[in-house]
Amino acid sequence: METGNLRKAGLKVTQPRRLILELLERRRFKHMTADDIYRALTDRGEDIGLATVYRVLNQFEAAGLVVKHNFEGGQAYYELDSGEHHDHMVCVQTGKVIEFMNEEIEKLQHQIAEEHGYEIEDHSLVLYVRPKEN
Amino acid sequence: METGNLRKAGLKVTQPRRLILELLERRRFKHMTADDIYRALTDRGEDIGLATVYRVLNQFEAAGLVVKHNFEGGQAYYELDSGEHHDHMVCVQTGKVIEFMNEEIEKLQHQIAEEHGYEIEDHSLVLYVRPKEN
DNA sequence: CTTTATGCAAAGGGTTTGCATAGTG
DNA sequence: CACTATGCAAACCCTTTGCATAAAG
Repeated sequence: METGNLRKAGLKVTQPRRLILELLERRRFKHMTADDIYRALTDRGEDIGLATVYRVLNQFEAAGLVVKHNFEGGQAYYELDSGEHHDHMVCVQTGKVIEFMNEEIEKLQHQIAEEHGYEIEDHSLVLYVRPKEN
Repeated sequence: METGNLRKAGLKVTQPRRLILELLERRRFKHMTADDIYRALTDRGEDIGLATVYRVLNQFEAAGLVVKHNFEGGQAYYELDSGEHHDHMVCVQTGKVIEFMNEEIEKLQHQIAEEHGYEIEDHSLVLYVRPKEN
């Protein structure tokens, strides 16, 4: 299963890499920090180092298996690359992360870049929200 | 001049605060890091500490005089708060930062948050672009 | 004068790196 | 068996904090 993805990415199939990929797979769309992953695994009794988690995540990112998000607050959040682009909404009260995607906004972004003589390489749109009090 | 803004913000008018505010004023729309500011001032011979630059920037941000941006890459970038909201386009080749604003996108964002039962507290939209090769 | 702000150096949090050892193909 | 990956600890980068001194009102 996952081992296939690893090989395709040109990465040796090692214990830490399998564990991390499998964890991300199981928690698909959960947006974890390196430390979240490190804890989830060590709590379960796995013998893995935090440095390895960072190294593996960087390799996964380079290989396009994983997407790294820099929300506010220092830590980076990682999620499996689903292939389908989407943006994020972060609840400032609960910390919950919701994904969304809006064709219209995507289109407008390209249009704006073009108007300035550029083309979009990548973009980041994050809405910091709070539950609507009704 | 600037001293007025400082008083209004409830901040004592001190040398470091005047220097930093004045520098940001002169480089309006230039997006500087704390270190950029620290260097610009010390290079000019001013006696100021990096810690003070950080402290002052935090106070300015709290007072709404300055906006802090967390682009990719660890450092935070600061700019004077012009009062008018805008988003950013960062050229990945030159590092140039261009500001833009699109009513339609703003509207869609609020609409999306609302659809999920939230209201927008803040948002961040950054386009990472490269010059269009024609 | 009293109080707040400053500079310096040390501490912090997240992430990276050096190195000897362990694991993969 | 050769080579890459791992764990640990130390190093790093940016930012914050503690403390004695200096500046502001």
